[in-house]
Amino acid sequence: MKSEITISELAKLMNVSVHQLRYFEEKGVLQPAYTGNNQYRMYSIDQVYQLAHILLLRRLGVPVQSIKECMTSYSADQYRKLLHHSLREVDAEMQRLKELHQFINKVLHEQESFSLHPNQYQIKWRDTSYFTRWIEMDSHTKLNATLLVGQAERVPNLFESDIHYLYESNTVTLYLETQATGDFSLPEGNYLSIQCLDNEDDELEHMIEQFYDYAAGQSYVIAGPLILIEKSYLSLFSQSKLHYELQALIEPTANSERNDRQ
DNA sequence: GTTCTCACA
DNA sequence: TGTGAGCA
Repeated sequence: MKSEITISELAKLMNVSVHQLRYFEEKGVLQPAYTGNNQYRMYSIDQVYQLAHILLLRRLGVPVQSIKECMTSYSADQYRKLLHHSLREVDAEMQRLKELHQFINKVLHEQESFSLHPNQYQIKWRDTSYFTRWIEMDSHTKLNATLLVGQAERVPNLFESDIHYLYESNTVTLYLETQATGDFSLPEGNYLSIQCLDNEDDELEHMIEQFYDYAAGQSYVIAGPLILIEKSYLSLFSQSKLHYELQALIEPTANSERNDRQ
């Protein structure tokens, strides 16, 4: 009985594609034991072990081009370094996935919150939060792409963030939340809040008027600047209509204490 | 069933 | 760094 196997048998055995095996050969990392008269590649047990070695290195992130060098000349020490390097890459990937996981959860929760209370005033408790200043502009200026490119520092994952617009007298300042103490902080407390969808500019001004009217009607005392929070990631759910939330800190009252501090 | 080559992501 | 299609 013949001790060599064909390319498709090797591919099946090692769970790779036939194409991939020929690609490895082209790059000089895996030669067949011999080539038959019919030009078929034949592989022995030696190539099975070699291939296992190659696939392990690939899993560790070694480019195919470098695998030949690894297999012929790497010392134990070099392999240790390689493994440590791979370990750091895996850690970074795990961190990336963890952040993605958190983001997905956040989107789900925000969307649920929005669909439960669309256009409804609520009192929400906020813990102290910290921000870095991102863009400052005239309150009548409209945010546009040029402004983003020209004036703004590049922000990673900008449209996955809650962008906080702070309205104070004639300026509006855009802030991004940070973990550590930043340029600005919002104190913990109860915030009057309403979530709304894709308001045109004048409609937004109307919403803001309504917001203050409602607060006055309910005898809430606004104790801080008006904050507009843009949650562009929620547009996923509404054909690119933008989601906003208006918030303002209100002074503690008997009512709000009872409702939200239980 | 396998080889080779070209186009493609 | 591979994959898919077409051909011999």
